[in-house]
Parts: sequence; structure tokens; C-alpha cells
Amino acid sequence: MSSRAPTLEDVAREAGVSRATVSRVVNGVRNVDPAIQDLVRRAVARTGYAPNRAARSLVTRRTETVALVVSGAGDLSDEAQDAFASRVFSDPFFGRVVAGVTGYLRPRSMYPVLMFAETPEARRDVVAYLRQGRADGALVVSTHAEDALPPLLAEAELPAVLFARPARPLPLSCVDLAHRDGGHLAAERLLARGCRRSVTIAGPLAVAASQERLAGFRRTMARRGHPSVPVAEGAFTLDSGRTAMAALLDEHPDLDGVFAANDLMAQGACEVLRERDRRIPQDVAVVGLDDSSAAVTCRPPLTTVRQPVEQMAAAMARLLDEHIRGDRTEPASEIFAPELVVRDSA
Amino acid sequence: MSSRAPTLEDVAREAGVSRATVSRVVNGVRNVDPAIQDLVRRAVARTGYAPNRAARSLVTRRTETVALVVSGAGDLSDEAQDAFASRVFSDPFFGRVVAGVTGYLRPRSMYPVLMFAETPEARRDVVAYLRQGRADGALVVSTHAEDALPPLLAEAELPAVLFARPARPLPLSCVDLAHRDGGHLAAERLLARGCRRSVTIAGPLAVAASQERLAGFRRTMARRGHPSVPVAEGAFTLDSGRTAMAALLDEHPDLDGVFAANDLMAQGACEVLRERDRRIPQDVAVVGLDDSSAAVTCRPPLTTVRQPVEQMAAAMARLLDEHIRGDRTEPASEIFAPELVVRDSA
DNA sequence: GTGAAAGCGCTAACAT
DNA sequence: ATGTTAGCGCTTTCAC
Repeated sequence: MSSRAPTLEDVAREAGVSRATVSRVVNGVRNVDPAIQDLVRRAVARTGYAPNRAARSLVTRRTETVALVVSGAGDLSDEAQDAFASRVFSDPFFGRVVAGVTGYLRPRSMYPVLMFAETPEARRDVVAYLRQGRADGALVVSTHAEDALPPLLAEAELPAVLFARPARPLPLSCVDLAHRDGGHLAAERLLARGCRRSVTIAGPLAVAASQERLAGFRRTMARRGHPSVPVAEGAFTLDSGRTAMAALLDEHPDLDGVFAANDLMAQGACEVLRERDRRIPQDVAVVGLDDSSAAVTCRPPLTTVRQPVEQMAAAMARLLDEHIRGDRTEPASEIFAPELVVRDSA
Repeated sequence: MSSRAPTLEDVAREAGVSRATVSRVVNGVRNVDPAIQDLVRRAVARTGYAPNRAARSLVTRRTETVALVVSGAGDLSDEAQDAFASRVFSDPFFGRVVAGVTGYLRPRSMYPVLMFAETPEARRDVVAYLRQGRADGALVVSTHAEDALPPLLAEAELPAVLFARPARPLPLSCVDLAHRDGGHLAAERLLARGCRRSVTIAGPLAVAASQERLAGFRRTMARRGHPSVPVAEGAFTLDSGRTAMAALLDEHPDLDGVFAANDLMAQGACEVLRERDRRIPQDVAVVGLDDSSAAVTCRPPLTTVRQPVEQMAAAMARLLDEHIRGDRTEPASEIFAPELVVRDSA
């Protein structure tokens, strides 16, 4: 058994060259004689050398690691925090974020460190983690608009990129959806189907994205002769979609179109509509937003406005990478266009 | 702006002591005069000192980081790999694993690095990552029994703990469920409800866990006068549950009890049963296994056999931690007892 | 109880 | 094109 892992020194001795030369070869720096490169590579293979990252990080001041932080505004107890983790993961949205992020990072041999920041203390831990140089920057996905983490990161001047614009402007890059256009696409679809009495289940109105989806929907409806559309506020959850749909049905039994601001609420709405014997889409057309796996699982499969989450998440990782390498110094925001995906519900 | 982050040296100067003393205070080593401790702590606060982890790791040979690897037997293309990430996350099981792991890690200021290992190359990357000392060990959750990663880890003598026993014995610690007992509990429940014509939807039979759940179910059924039980093989997915249920119904229209080897398949089974106008549980009783969030989402909510995933995941993290610190040298396996959770479906 | 000093393994000037 | 050398910031003997 190897009592000690081989070091650059060992490889250098084995190859009969200096440490520096081995380092150059290992790091793919040019200006090394091809013959010697070969010699070194062979020595590396023989010794089974693997560069010690701590040593490298110490001098390069880089870890090639980024934190992927799921942050909320809440101030939860310890048990609630653990529940938070499984709640986050039960939302198909998060899986798409992870897929997009790893899609970018992986070819670069980078991997995300998963952190949850649901309490003030946890947020401090995130900042401390970065300040210790355990990660080069953070990708932040907030569950609430008033998330306290981004300001902390900005103040500490730590590289960070946000998914969705923060409630208050911050000198941080972010990616976001053109939410208004999303509402617009949903309205167009319902109108095209001939719906005359559409309603909408909005997301939590404290969230800017919810406001904008609603505004886009309303504006298009107004322009097309429907100046007032009944609205019920939901919380982006299945249950809140059910509750909102029930309330809307009670007040407007003759409704014939529904735009739910996300798929999960649309799914809840579908459940209630079917329980009340409305056929979808014949009696009531339903349009969701996200194109999450819930859209496919839903009966009937949802016509929905696709949010290109994977692309957005990949862009987030790319922006962070650029900031870290110093290729980008000013904060940027990249806005992505939604797209209508037609299935069976509308 | 600080052009350079404060180091131990800076704090030492500020406090008028030596680097060594500051180090002792920061690391909570005793044998430091309380008065000096105070002095140092104040200096740390004033300077805003955060220890450089790379430097520390270089000497301690430890990163206080562990990898959380989701590994499969497959050999997927790049695009399929990205899809793999979102698929993994859409399974509620994984969220519970993350919750359990972070529950143990977080109080210790440790965070998991998320890695997917769906290809031979990705598995090599995982081994390389650990060999470079970027993480102290790995927590491995395999999606298939014949996962090639655990043997690689064992061979490289890297600290690792597995969720579920490997197909072939390996000198690695693992946690697992008493699967047979799970099947037994399900059988008992169906029998207690008076089911006389029970069937079962098994998991993929290549997986040992599936085999054992089935064996436990069958044995109890046999002992209680039902020597042969119809079986359909599923793949632990919603759709496979639907397909299996449909097949079983076609062959045994009079069935009155179903044990599905996980909740997702049970949910699929419920959907099909309702579509075919069977009332649950009056006409057909359904028992799942996992007690995942699918069990609660399902209509009706599932009676199921709970797998204490969070506890198992936490134990996995603890075992790994013990191996890393050298508190445990021999591989251990911890087996957890399943528990019946009664809801509405049986 | 505290300080001095060695050295962890690597990269990057600089010299050749 | 290659080698020499000086650190990166920390922990940890070893003296005192």
C-alpha cells in the first residue's frame, strides 16, 4: 500500500526533470518539448500521480468549486430546515436547475456544493463558506422575493449570480424569464381557442414574477376586448391551485378558460375542474406555466408556457464562471423568452 | 476595499501575539490563557479574519467536504446525462436522501458536493476528484444494483458509504432497509383487511431490494394460505406502475389487493384502478412502500410501508464521517426497520 | 501557556 | 525550453 500519495516531486524524480516541468505538463502549458511531455506523462501514469488541489488552490486562490444555494426568506427551526430540503427537491423546478447547472459545470470538471439557506444563521454560513475560499462563487435560487442572502453576498463583494431578479436592485448578475411575455402567450392561446370568460390563478403577488405574468396576461386580454379578468392568488403549490380554482368556480361557474401562473397550480386546478365535472379542454381550457414534469404528469397533459430553466441555469453558471475568471466585471442580466407548448389541456 | 484578505499573520500582529496562538484560539485548542483568547477573538472580529481553507487542508490533509454521488449502471450520452439529473430529482426519494445527509452534515459546517456518475468516464471523474483530495469521501446512491462505482471506490481505498447493499459484497460500509420485513408488513395489512386475491407489482427484479420485498411479501402470503400471488414487474416509475396494474387487472379482474414495491408505482396503480372504476380501498386495497411525498399526493392518500430514508441517509453521513476521522476502520452495515403507515388506500 | 520555525504540495516569477 | 526559487496561509512539533 502507498503510505503516501505521490507528489510532483516524486513524478519529477521519476521522469528525471524538475517539478516545474511536470507542473507545466500537468497543467497543459505549452513550451514543453513533446518528447519530455511524453516522458512526464509516462511518469505520471507509473506513479499514479493526482495533483493535490489544496496546494494548487493555495497558490492560485481558486477552488474550481461553486456553491449552489437554495435560499428562502424564512426563519425556520432546525427540523423545518430539513423538511425544507425535501420540499425543495419535490419541486420539479429544482431538478431542472440542477440539470442545467451541472450541464455547464461538468465538462469543466466542476461540481456544485449544495447549500440551503433558510435561516439568518445559514445565510451567514454561506457567506463564511465563500469567504474561507471553499468555493469561488455562488449560484443562488431564492424561494422568496425578499431573500436576504443576495444583499449579503453583494455587500461582501463575493461573486454570485441569481436566478430571477431580486426585489431591490443589486450589483449582481442574474438570469430571468420575460414573465410578461409568458402571460401574453397564455392569453393568446386561450383567446385563440375561443375562450370568452377566462380567469387566472396568479402566483403570490409579493413576487415580482407573479405580478408580471399577471400583467402580461391582463394586458393582452384587455387589448383583445376583455378588460377585466377574475383573479385568485395562489402560492405556486398544488393545494393553493386547488383552493384558488374552487373559489373561482364558485364565483364564476360559467368560466371557460384558466391561466395558472405555474404548472403545479394548473394541475391543482385541473383536479378541481374534473371533480366538478368540467371537461378539459372542451368545457374549460387550462394553460400552465413552466413546462415542468408536472405538465406531463397532469391529466390531461398541460398546454403550458415553457420556461427554459435548464438554459437559464446553465447561463447562470456561465455568468458566474466569467465573473470568477475575471472575464466579466460588470453585473449582467440575461432575460429568456418563454415559449408556448401545446398539449391537451388548451 | 481590502486588497487582500486578512491572514493569521495579520490577526497575530493586531493582537500582539504569535501566529500559533491565534491558530490555537481559532481552532478551539485549550491551553490558551482566557485573557489572550479574548484578545485574539477581538482581533479576529476587527480584522474580519476568515481562515483560508486551502492552507488548512494542505496541512491537515482534510477538506471537511464529502461528495454525494448519484450513480447508475448506465452508459449514457451527454444529453441523456443532463436528463438524468432532472429525473433523479423528480423522484421524491432523492430529496429525502439530501435532507437526511444535510441534516447530519450541516451542524458540522459540512456540505455535500453533488455529482452524477452515469457513465464510465463520470465514474472515473468521481474517483479522480477524491484522489485529488477535493473531498474526503463519498456517499453513494446507486440507481442500479450493478453500479460500477462502488468497486472502483473500494479498489482505490477511498472512504465511501453506500445506500443499499451492493450486488456483490464489497469492503464498504452501507445502510439498508430490512426489505423482507417491508414485504411482510404489506402482506399483513392486506390480509388484515380481508383481501383474498392480492397481487403485487414488484420493482425491477435485477435489484436485490426488489427481490427481497417480493420474497417477504410472498412468504407471509404463503404462510397465511395464499401460496401463489400474481406478480408484475415494474421499474419503480409511475408509468411502469400503470402498465403493470393494467396487465394485472386484465388477467385478474377480480383482484382485491395490491402491494406495489414503491409509492410511485402504487400511485400509478391507483390511477389505473380509478380509471377502471375500482373504488379504493373498498373494491381494491393498495399498499405502497417508501412513504415518499407521492404517498401523500396520491388520491387516495396511500397506506404504505415507510422506509426511514432521512435516518438512513443521516446514518450514511455519520458512518462516512467516522471512517474519515479514523474512528471506524472496519466496514459496517446498518439495517433499518420499515414501519406501516396507515392512510386511506388500505 | 506561548513563540519560533519547519514544511504541507503546488504555481509562477525569474534566471538560464 | 527547462530549472531554481520564493512563497501561498496554515498547523504542528519543539523549545522555552
